[in-house]
Amino acid sequence: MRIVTWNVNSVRRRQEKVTEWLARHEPDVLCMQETKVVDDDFPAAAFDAAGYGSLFHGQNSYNGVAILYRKDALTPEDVRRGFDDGAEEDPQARILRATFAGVRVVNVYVPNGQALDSDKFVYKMAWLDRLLRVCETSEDAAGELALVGDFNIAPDDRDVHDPDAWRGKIHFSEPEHAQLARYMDWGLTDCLRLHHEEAGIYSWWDYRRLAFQKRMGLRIDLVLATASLAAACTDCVVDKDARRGKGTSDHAPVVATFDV
DNA sequence: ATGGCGTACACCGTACGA
Repeated sequence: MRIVTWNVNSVRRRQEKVTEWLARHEPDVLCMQETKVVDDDFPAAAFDAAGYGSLFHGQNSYNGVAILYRKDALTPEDVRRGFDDGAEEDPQARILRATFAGVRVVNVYVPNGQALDSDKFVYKMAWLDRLLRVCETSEDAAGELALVGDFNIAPDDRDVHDPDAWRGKIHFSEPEHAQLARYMDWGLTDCLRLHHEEAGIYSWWDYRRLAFQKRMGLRIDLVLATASLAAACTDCVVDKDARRGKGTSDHAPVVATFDV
């Protein structure tokens, strides 16, 4: 099974790029973030014509998550939109869960946070607290589970083009790293690092300043897996080609392959 | 040090992203 995470930065704007990518790569499951569309306007018909079923949890203009799945091979089960934890629902659409062939897929768009002294950073930390609580109370660390998405956190120095410039800043600060560590303690593993140890593998490049051409990026899009699923992970790569040329998202897809 | 670019909404600017 191949599971992909891709922050598409507007699914309507990127619809053609996404369907082309699906045709070329034929993943089993594609988790998207920043769909930026209400559910009534989600372009499900276009993906259906490409052979993919759609699950979506969106809102107007901002955020929004969706999962596409090969409809010839998979049927989603136990779909949950939002935190769905009994407390007041987050008005920001950032989490969508479903099970495919026994593999639990949790698709998240973690808040950006803007800056460490911002109210948005307080929200980011609280959001990550709540997600972990949801994992602990309604997901199974002993099962086959993938927590994937745009985490808006670069795990370590290898994941940042200029670690010393970024250290302590948003996406690369101590409190954010402490949050990631709690998820690892729950039982998750960073699938890309199971197979690739080198520095300089990024998944996001700023649209400005020719960042992509200058190889100035961050790895903030992650596929994390529980031990039993990680044991079945045969590779995890970033498809940098998807960031080349005009009309692309500022993020590239991260593709994880599992022998399940 | 700043702003660069891109997207959405709706108004021709503003909010937000990372």
